[in-house]
This record gives sequence, C-alpha cells and structure tokens, in this order.
Amino acid sequence: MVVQEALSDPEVDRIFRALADATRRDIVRRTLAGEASISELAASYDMSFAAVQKHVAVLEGAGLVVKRSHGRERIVRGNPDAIGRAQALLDSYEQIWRARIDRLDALLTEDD
Amino acid sequence: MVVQEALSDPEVDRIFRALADATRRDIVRRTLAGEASISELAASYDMSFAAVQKHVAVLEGAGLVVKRSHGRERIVRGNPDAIGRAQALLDSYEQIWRARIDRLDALLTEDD
DNA sequence: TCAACATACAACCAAATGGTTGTACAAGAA
DNA sequence: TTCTTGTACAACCATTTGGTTGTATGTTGA
Repeated sequence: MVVQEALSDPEVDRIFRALADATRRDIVRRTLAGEASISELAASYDMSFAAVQKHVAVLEGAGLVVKRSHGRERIVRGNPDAIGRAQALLDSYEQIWRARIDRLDALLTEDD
Repeated sequence: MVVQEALSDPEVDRIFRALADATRRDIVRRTLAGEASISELAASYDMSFAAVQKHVAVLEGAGLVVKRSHGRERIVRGNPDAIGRAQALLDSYEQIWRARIDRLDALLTEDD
C-alpha cells in the first residue's frame, strides 16, 4: 500500500500552476506515454528550445516529471505519483460536496 | 448519465490556474460544504475585501463557483461539475501511464 | 583534434497576477 | 430620510510568468 503524504500548500500550488499551461500539459502527456529528451520535446512546439527547457523545469519543480542524464541528453519522464496527489486533492473536494448532499438528504428524509 | 463535454485548452488553463492558490482552494472547499456570501468569506482571510472579491471572480471565471443574488448579498456556491472535469483530465493522464505500463508488461511476458 | 549537438543559464522584456486604496451605488435598518 | 452594510469596479503597484536572445560548457562523431 502506498501511503500518501499530506501536501503542503506551496506543493499543491506548484502542481496546479504547472498544469495550468497547455504546452506543459502536453509535455506531461507525452512523457507519461514514453520518455523523451528535451530537444525531442522542443522540436514539437513553436517556441525556442530555452522556452521548452523552462517549461520542463517548472514541471520538474512540481514533481510532475523527473529528469535523468544519458550522455549529453536529459531524458524526461512523467511522474504518475504527482498526478495521483492532485487527484487525491480533487477527490477530497468531491467528498466535501457529497457530505453536504448527504446532510441535506438526511434533513429531507428525517422522521418528524 | 452525465455527458462530459470536451474541455478547450483555455478552459483547462483557467480551472488549474484557479486551483493554484491556497486562498482560492479554501474558498472552493468552504463553498462546496455550504454557501457563503462574499463578505462572510472575506472575514476569514487576512486580506482586503476587494482581494477576496477578485479571488471569487477568478473561481467564477473557471466555473468552480457560481454566484447568485440575495438582496444586497452575493451568495457563492461551489460547483462540483468543474471539479469533476479536472478529475477527468487527471484520470486520462493516469490512463496514458497505465497504457505504457501495459505495453512494457506485454513486451516482458511475450512468448518468443 | 575539432565541429556539431544538447544542454544550462543569464539578461532582458511584455503581460498577467495578486495585492492595495478609493470611489460609487444599491439595499436594509433606524 | 439617513446611516450602515455589501458589493462593484477603477487605478495603481510590485512580483511572477512566459517568452526571447546570447553565451558558456559538456558530449559525440568524424
């Protein structure tokens, strides 16, 4: 069983901030499907190599991808753990809402 | 059955951007648990009324909360649909990763 | 050895963000 | 009516963001 560590606010900030950009979401998708070097990634987007490099750095800072060295290349791989932690947070919100519905439901069906 | 509409990039941008701030996440939590007026919300945070008002506007722009008028008050309510759409997106990422694992697994267990 | 490639990183810039204060106005209370 | 409360919105400001170009450095192949 994987124990989910509680997330600090700044960590959550970084994860959602990192996902709030279409280019970065695409990098996450691609590197979850299979590893890619930074220059391979950069070839796909209509922006400079340095810009893509920065996007990868933002994702890495949020834990959404990890980098490893292979010769002169930096290989980027998507990290499903960080995705899972964001999911856990959204799930907790959904549960808060369900709890409210349950309370309202209890009120309506209450024996009086 | 609820049909999930495909999300445009700017919509997703707004949802994740809106969630990338601790104050706004707290407002989402509170208004999912129960409605609150803007001044009720503003009383809880160490910032001006106008700042809280702006946060609510960002959340409303992302569809994460909805506002209704009640006399001179604006009542804010969390919207679980937007949460669900963000969840659907993260789920799709997890599936991309699972598909990769399945492919790797198939390679390893392949008859040769 | 040397040229080409992959990356890192600094400096710079425009636009967006997250806060402030101030003003205006509608709705309730006295 | 008049005072107070709740909201809207504009103007302003510092910081962050997302892009650029330029320079430096390590790695590979000929």
